[in-house]
Amino acid sequence: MGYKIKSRIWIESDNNVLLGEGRVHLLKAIDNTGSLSKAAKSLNISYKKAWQLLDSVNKSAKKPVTINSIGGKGGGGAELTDYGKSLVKAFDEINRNCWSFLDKELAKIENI
Amino acid sequence: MGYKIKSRIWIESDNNVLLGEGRVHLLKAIDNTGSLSKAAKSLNISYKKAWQLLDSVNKSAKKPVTINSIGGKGGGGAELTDYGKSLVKAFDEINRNCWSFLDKELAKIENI
DNA sequence: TATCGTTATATCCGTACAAATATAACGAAA
DNA sequence: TTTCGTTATATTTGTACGGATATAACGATA
Repeated sequence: MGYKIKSRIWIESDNNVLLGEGRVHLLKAIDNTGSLSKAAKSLNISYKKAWQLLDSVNKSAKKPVTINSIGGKGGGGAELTDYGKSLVKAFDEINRNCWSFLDKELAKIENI
Repeated sequence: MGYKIKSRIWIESDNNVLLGEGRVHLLKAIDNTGSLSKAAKSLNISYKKAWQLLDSVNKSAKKPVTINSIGGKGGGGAELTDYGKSLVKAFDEINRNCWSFLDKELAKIENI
């Protein structure tokens, strides 16, 4: 009684990590801000780390997850593709389902 | 198509980690070898790390998970309590169930 | 009482990873 | 053509963590 169960899930593609919680946070922040640098600031992570994560996401995914532009009005920016949005949505749903599944599993043996 | 989903689960007690995959590996190795030092060797981890893990497990658990003895025949040793064995069994079962649950979840949206 | 292989603990050191910093390239717009 | 804020990338710096090492305490047995 009183034990809690926690989890982390991630999706891999060809042994490369595609999506985990951190990457999903980043993608959501990009969707909110329209730029990778602003997203990094909003998450209190370095631009370098954010860029590496996003680069890894786009290299692992079967279709582009973001479209990044350099120069131009505002200096450029980054935005989620429809595919990227669907990935985020799918991840969130599976993650939530996993949490409730695990809570039930733990409850089943609540004699520990 | 071709994406894989992976997970890590762990059990917490009062915001302290009680059991995760590494700790379960260690407990199984203790059960197999009868000593913490032999268990560490068999897992190729340092004794220090093994001791810290086991100490954390026993401090987090509501009942003792191992019984450790110093001195005496063989120098001492460590062995799982019945409670410890039941924890390991419960963790393994939940972990396996989680894997198959997540595989089904991913299959449900295999349009990504 | 001496020996032995443990558990238990402190200290030092190297290294891998993160953060910080610097800078180039870019393109729309003024 | 100059400016601007961005993406993209390399290099340096800092630090936290694990590994290595050393050693004390212990108790059954011979």
